[in-house]
Amino acid sequence: MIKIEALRVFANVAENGSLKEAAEQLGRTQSALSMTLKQLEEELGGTLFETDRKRNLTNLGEYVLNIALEMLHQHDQGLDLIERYAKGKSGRLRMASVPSVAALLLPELLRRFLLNSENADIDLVDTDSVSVRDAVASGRADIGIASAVEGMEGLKSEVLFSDQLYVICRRDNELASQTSMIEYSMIATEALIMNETLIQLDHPEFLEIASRSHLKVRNILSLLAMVSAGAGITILPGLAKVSLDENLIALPLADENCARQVCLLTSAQRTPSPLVEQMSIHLRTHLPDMANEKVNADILEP
Amino acid sequence: MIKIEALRVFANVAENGSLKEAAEQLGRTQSALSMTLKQLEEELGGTLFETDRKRNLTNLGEYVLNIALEMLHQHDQGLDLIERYAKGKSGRLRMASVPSVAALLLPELLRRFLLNSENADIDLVDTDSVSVRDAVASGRADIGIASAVEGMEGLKSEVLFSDQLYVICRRDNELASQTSMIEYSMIATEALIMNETLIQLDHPEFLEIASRSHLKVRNILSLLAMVSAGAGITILPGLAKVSLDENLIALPLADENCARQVCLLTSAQRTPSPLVEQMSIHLRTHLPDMANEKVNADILEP
DNA sequence: AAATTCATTTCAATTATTCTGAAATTTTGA
DNA sequence: TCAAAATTTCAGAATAATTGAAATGAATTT
Repeated sequence: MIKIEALRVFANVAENGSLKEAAEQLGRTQSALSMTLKQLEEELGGTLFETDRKRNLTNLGEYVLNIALEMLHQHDQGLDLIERYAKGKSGRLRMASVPSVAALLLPELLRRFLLNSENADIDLVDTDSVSVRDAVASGRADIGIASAVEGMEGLKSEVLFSDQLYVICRRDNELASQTSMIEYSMIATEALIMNETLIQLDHPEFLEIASRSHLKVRNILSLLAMVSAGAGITILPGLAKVSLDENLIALPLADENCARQVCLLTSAQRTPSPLVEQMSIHLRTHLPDMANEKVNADILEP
Repeated sequence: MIKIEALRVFANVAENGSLKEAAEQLGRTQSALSMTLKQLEEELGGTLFETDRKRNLTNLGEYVLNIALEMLHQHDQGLDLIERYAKGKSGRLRMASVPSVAALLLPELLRRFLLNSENADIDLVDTDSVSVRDAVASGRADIGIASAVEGMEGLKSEVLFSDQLYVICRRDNELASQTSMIEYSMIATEALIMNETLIQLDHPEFLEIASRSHLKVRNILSLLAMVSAGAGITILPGLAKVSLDENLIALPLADENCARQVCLLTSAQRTPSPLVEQMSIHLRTHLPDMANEKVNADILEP
C-alpha cells in the first residue's frame, strides 16, 4: 500500500533533486529514503526518476509529484485543523456569564485567552445566574459563569472565587463612619433595597431585615441611583460595586459565609470540547486573581 | 504523528458504532483497532468517544470525524489517480500513424484498448512515415506507427508486422490471369505509377523499372483511380489495397524481402509513460494478428 | 583513460511499530 | 444481580522501517 510518508519522501527528493539534501531535511539517512523510493516505484510498477541521480523525473514521476504535492497539502492542512481543534486553539465557544464578571473581568481575560487561540470563535452572553445555569444545562452555552443557584442537576460546578458582600450607602449615612466591618445588627434600622444576589442570603438576622424591605431593583444602575437618592441602602457583591458614584460608599459585610460564590458551570453530560477545556483551565487559573485585584484596587482607592 | 490509517480506523469505528463490526470490515482484530484508537486519542490529548462503547462521539470526535472523512476521501482519490496513471489506465497519449494502419486497424484496436483504460485521452494523427518519425522524435507524439525510414536516431523502433506488397492492376490486364506470384520481370513492360511506399524498394530489377516511371501519386484514392483509368499499374502494401474497386485486382509480389516493415516508434530519450507502455504492449500483442486478418480476409474474397 | 570524488544502492543487523490471542475488565440487558 | 457482549490490556510474534558499512555507479579531474 502506498503510504503518504513515501509520497512525502518522494516529493522532497524530487524538489531537492538529490537524496542527500532530502535526507538532511527529513532527518533520515539516504539509504532509508532510497529504500522508500524503491518500494514506491515497485508499488507503482514504474520508475519515478530517469536515472538513479534524482535530477530528472520520468513522465510518471512528474504526474505523481503533481498529485502528491496536492495530497500532502490537503493532508497536512487536515491534520493541522484537527490538532488546533484538539489543543483548544480553534472551535466555537458559547459563554454565558453574570454581568459583573462579563463586564469587569472577561474583556481582559478573553483578550489574553485569544493570544493562544487565534482561531477560536467566542460568543458571550451576559444574563442573571438562573439564565446562565439554564443556558448551560440546555446546551445553549458551553460554559457558564454564575453564582451557585438551586437545581444544578446535569451540571458540573466549581467555585472560581468568592465575592465578599458590601453594604452600599451614602457617604452622609452614619454607617459611613464605621471603621470595623458591618454586622447585620448595624443595619437593622436602615431601609434595605433588595436585589438579585440578596435573595440567596439565608442568615436569620438578615432574613429578618429583608422581610421588612418593600423595594427590589434588578438593574444595578437603577439600584445605585435609588441608594444615591436616599431611598435606602443595599448590599452588593464586591465586583458589582467597583465604580460607585462619589457620594456612595461600600462597607464590607462582616458575615463571611454569605459571600457570593462565583462558579464555573459546564455540562456534566458531554465531554467538554477541547476549547471548553482550555477556557475552563484559563478561567480557573486567571479569574480568581483578576477578581481579587479588581475588588481590592477599588477598596484601597477611597 | 497522526497516521492516515489511524483516521481510517477511527472513521470506520465511528460510522459502525462498534469496534467489532469495524474490525471485521477492516480484517483486523478488535484489539488492534482498540490500540490504534487509544494511540490516536493520546496524540490528540482528548477522548474521541463518550464511553468505551463506540456509540457516541465526543465533540472532539465529531470534529475529527468530519475532517477525517474529507481527508480520507482526498487521500484515496489521490492514490486512485496515481494508481490508474501508473497502470496506464489514464493519461494522455498522442499517437501518429500511417493512414493505412490508422484507418483499417486502429479503430478496432483502440476500441479494445479503451475497454481497460476508460480515463485515457488519446489523440491520433495520420500522416506519412517521415512525419510520423519526426513527430515522435520531436516529442509531438508519444507513439508512432510507420514503416522504417532513414535517420531514426533518438528513436526506439520495433517491427510490429510485415506488410507484403501487391501489384495492383485492372482485371482486364493480362497479369490478372497469373496464378503464381508476380516477379519483377513480369511487370517490366508495364507503365508503373510510383507512390510513397515504393521509394524505399531497392531491388535492382525494381529500380530499373522504377526509373522508367514518370508518374508519382501520393494520395491513395487518386492512385487507384489512375490505375482504374488505365494509366498503368502500381504496387501497394497489403493493407493499402483492402478495398479495391471491382475492376481492379491485387496480385502478390514474389519478392518477400521488400515487404513494408510496419514499426512501433517511441522516443529513446525518455522513459515512456505508463500509458505509452500499455499501448506499446497492446500494439505488440494485437496489431500483427489484426493486420494478417485484414489482409487475408481481403485476399480470400475474390 | 585512469583516478578521484560524490551520490546512490544494497544488505544484514537493529530498532520500532503493529498485530494477535488470551485473559481481564467493563458495560449492557435480562 | 447475573450472564452475555464488547472492549481493553498485555506480552509475545510478526512486520516494517532504519541504520551503518560496503559496494556500485556516475561524473569530474588529472
